[in-house]
Amino acid sequence: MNGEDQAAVISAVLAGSRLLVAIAARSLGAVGDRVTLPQFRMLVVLSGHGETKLVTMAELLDVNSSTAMRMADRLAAAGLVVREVNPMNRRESLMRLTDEGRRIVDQVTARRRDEIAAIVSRMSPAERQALISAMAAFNEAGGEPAAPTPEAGSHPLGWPDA
Amino acid sequence: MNGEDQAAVISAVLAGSRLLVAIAARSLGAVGDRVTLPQFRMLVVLSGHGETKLVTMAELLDVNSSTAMRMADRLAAAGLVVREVNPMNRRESLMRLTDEGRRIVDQVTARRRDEIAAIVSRMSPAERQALISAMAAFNEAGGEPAAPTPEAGSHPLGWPDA
DNA sequence: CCACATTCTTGCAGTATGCAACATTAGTGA
DNA sequence: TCACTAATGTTGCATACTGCAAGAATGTGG
Repeated sequence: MNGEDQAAVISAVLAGSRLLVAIAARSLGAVGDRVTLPQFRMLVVLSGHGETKLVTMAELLDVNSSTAMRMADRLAAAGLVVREVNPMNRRESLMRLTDEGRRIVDQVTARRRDEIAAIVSRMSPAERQALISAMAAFNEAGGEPAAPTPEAGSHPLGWPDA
Repeated sequence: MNGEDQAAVISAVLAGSRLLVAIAARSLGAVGDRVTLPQFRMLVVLSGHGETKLVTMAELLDVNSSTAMRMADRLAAAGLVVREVNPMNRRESLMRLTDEGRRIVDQVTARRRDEIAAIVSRMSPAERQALISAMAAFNEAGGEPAAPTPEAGSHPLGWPDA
C-alpha cells in the first residue's frame, strides 16, 4: 500500500470524524435544556425499539442497569417515557416513549439530517455521488451493515451519532 | 438536486458517523480505567495547545470554568498534568501535560489511527483514493479546514473524535 | 416446596456539570 | 495614590451520570 495514500486517507477520515461529531453535538443543542445526551440516547433506543425492559435497555446503551434505572426514573418524571409492569412477566417493567418523548427524538433527528443535507448540498453532484460510494465502501470495510434505511434508533448500540 | 441522491448520501454519511463514533469510543477503552472521556478531552487540548490557563481550557472544552477546575484538580492528583501560577500574571495558573499524561494521549491516538488504518486497508486502492477526495470535499463543504496534518489536539474544540 | 436464575431496586462512592458568590490580582482613570 | 472595573481562579450547592454490591420480588426447573 502507498504510504502517503494511507496517511492522507487517515487524515481525511479523522477530519471528517471531527466534523460529524460536532454536527451531532450541535443537533442536540436544540433540546439540550430538556434532556442530556445520555437521556437522548435512551429516547433514541425507545424510538427504534418500542417497548423495552430495563436490562435490555442497559445492554443497548452499554451502561449498568442501575444507571439505566435512574435515567428511566428521571425521564419518567419529565414525562418523556412511561413505565409499567409487564402483565406477561411481573418481574419486568417495560418502558416506552410518550408523545412528548417522541417529539424530542424527531426534532433532533430532523435537525441533524438538515445539517448534513446543508453540507452535501454545497457539494457538486459528482462529489455527492463519489461520497455515497466512498462512504459505502468505508462502512462496508468497517463492518457496519449497509443500513438500508438508517432512521433514528436503528443502530443496535443506540448511538444517536453522538 | 436529485432527491434520491440526497437521501442516499445522508444515509451513507449517517452510517459513517456511527462507525466513526464507535471507533472513537473503542479507542478510549484502552485507558478507560485511568481517565474518563472528559478528562481525555482535556489531555488532548493540552497536547496540542501547550500551557493553558483555566479559563481558556474551559472555553476550548465548552464547559464551565468550575467544571474545568475540578477536572484539572483530578488530573493533577492523578499525576497527568501539573499546575503552576503564571509568573507573568499571578491571577493565572497554567497547566501542562506530564510525561505520563502525554503517554496516554499518544496511546489512544495511535490506537484510533490503527483502527482507521485497518478499515481503509480493506478497501481497494481506487476506493481509498475516492475516499480521500470525497471526505476532503465533505470536510470542505462542512467548513472544517483541510487540516494539513490533523494530529491529536489540533482541533480548536479539543474533540478527541468522541 | 426448594434451589437457582432473572429482573428490578436501592445504597454507596466517585465523576461531570452549571450557576452563583467570593477573593485575589490586574488594569484604568481621576 | 485611590477607587472602580475586569479578569481569573476557587468554592458551595444542586443535579446528573456511572459502576459495584447487596437485596427484594418474581419466575423456572426439579
